[in-house]
Amino acid sequence: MPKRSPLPASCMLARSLELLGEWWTLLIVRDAFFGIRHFEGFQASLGIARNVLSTRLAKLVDAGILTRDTDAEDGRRIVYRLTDQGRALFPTIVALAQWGSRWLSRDGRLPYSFIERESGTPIPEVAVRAIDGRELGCRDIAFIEGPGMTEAIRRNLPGLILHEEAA
Amino acid sequence: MPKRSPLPASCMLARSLELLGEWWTLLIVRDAFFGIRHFEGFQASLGIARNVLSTRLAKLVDAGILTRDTDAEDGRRIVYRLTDQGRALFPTIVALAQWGSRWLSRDGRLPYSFIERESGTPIPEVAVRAIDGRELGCRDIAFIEGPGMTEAIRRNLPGLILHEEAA
DNA sequence: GGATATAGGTTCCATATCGCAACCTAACAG
DNA sequence: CTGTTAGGTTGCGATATGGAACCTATATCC
Repeated sequence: MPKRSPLPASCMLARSLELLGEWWTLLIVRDAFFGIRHFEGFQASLGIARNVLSTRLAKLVDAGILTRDTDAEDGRRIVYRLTDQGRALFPTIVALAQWGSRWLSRDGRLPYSFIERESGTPIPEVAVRAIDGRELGCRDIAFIEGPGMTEAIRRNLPGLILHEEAA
Repeated sequence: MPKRSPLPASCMLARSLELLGEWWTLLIVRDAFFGIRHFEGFQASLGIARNVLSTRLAKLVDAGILTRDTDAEDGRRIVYRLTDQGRALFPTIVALAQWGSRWLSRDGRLPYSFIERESGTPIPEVAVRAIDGRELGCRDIAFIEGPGMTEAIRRNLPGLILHEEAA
């Protein structure tokens, strides 16, 4: 993301994207899920410029998505680890990756796909579901105002219902 | 995303982000879910610069996420609509919004939350699940190579298992 | 202990992208 | 046929990126 957008906190999606929507950021988190822990590891895996990687890692640490510790066995090395908050991004990342493999594979030949480790069975696509497991579409959900609702936010919402078919 | 990254198609997440990771793009898709259909609508809702909105919409149309038609009743108006491919981003967007409300609300006072429209019951957080509905963590899944796997991609993957705890 | 290598950054510069405001064109309205 | 509206495009200054060089603190080697 280029510069600070003028969307303060109107939408929780906007708030998330303010942090994660910057180029490279989610890829760094993905690498952390892959088990990458060190600066040079991220750098080599992504080919990212070092100064940008530096600022991204600092922001992720600052936001509480990664921790930053010096390796006890080698004082030069810094160890970056996912926090619970970072691990909570797992569904988001899988959803994005699944969307990409479903819709962006040019010839339909996927490089890899997700399976359950124990059984080897494929993982179904991530979906929005009700408590009983029914899959929900965008027409099936609505908003309710919470205690943090403000007039500014309400003005930004076209309506409190997701109406994909509305005029 | 600033400039073209040197990640060709190594990861399906990277491919998705090449399209959606640009600043504003996912917010435009969100607005489309809200029912916004016209240029001025997006512009007013997001406060985005007109030239940027113009390029974003063109890219989304080009990628097959939105359609672009002239309004039959008013030849000036252009109608942008989500395609199936665009609607398939629903879980991603909800997952990101839920993550934001769970981890980024400063004082815990949410402006709004998702409920099921019919019953009014709250929507559980989006999760990665096995076929039988069990929730899966990053330790529970693995990759298998598909027909599109190449040596270049394999080199980029630290391993074919998501090993969050690995050294 | 001194030289060298390594990990993790920081600094500097050329370029690409964004925000903003002004301008432009095609279709409608009166 | 003059004015307005929708949907852009064009220039311009501010900002973030990519790339390479440089810097510092810790290990490692002899």
